[in-house]
Amino acid sequence: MITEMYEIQAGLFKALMHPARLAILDILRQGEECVCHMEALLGYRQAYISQQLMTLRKVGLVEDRRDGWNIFYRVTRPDIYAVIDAMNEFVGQKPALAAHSTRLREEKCPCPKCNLATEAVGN
Amino acid sequence: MITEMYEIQAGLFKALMHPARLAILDILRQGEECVCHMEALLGYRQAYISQQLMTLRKVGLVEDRRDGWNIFYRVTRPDIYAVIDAMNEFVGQKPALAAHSTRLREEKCPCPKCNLATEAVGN
DNA sequence: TCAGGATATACACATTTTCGAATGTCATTT
DNA sequence: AAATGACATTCGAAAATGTGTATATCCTGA
Repeated sequence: MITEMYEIQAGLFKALMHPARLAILDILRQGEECVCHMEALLGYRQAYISQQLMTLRKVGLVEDRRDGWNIFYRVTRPDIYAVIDAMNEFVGQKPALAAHSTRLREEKCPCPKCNLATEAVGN
Repeated sequence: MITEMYEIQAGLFKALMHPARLAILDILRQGEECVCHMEALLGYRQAYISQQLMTLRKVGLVEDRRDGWNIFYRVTRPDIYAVIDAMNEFVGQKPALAAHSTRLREEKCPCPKCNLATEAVGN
């Protein structure tokens, strides 16, 4: 059937159809990050972010890895960014967080990865 | 606000989130086509296609032009295909209709554009 | 084993999307 | 002007999605 592959694609577009999920994927450009980090960065509540991560997990766009208290998420197939970047081109803008990448480590986050960074700065 | 541009992008992804709309956009790769043509090609009912076209129109992806009885649609900004092609790459497949492009003129469609083609073949 | 931190899941409800059926609109032909 | 062809729009019900609140799970440290 001709529509079969359109449905696969539509399913992936559906996962990209949400602002919060786009923001999360943008954060994950720099590699894996813990949930508490996205929480601090995006200002959403924990359960909300967890729900969006679940959606991304269901379509196989992200994977998680537990490390002690924290769970780190990473993008499974980075070539999804080709799609997102093409859309960035289309709307004529750069990824929002890329422009604010300094914020990525400035936000308070209790996870060891972030504390490592802030300790280096000397908090 | 950081989420503002994510919402714009999400809105466009939302338009691409539907199999029928992806199929329509795929048909429009070869230039403008009338509604009856998509009807014949895709096998959907007229109102259904019209609804999907309305969605694409609302986000500015397609424009229409009346010519007598028929209304021809065309893609406003062809660079949207960069996004779709990136997704094609991601799922590792070619556009379905491109593989069936011979069908594009084989289907029966009453519009003058199609009859022009079939007359040339000598029906 | 118990308390607590980090995260996931369940549930409920409002909103949106989907899609069929009916109807409306506009241009053309007679 | 009436009939007809090609499309568009509206309406309504079912399904899916969005999001807040509550609760469960899993790990760690005491």
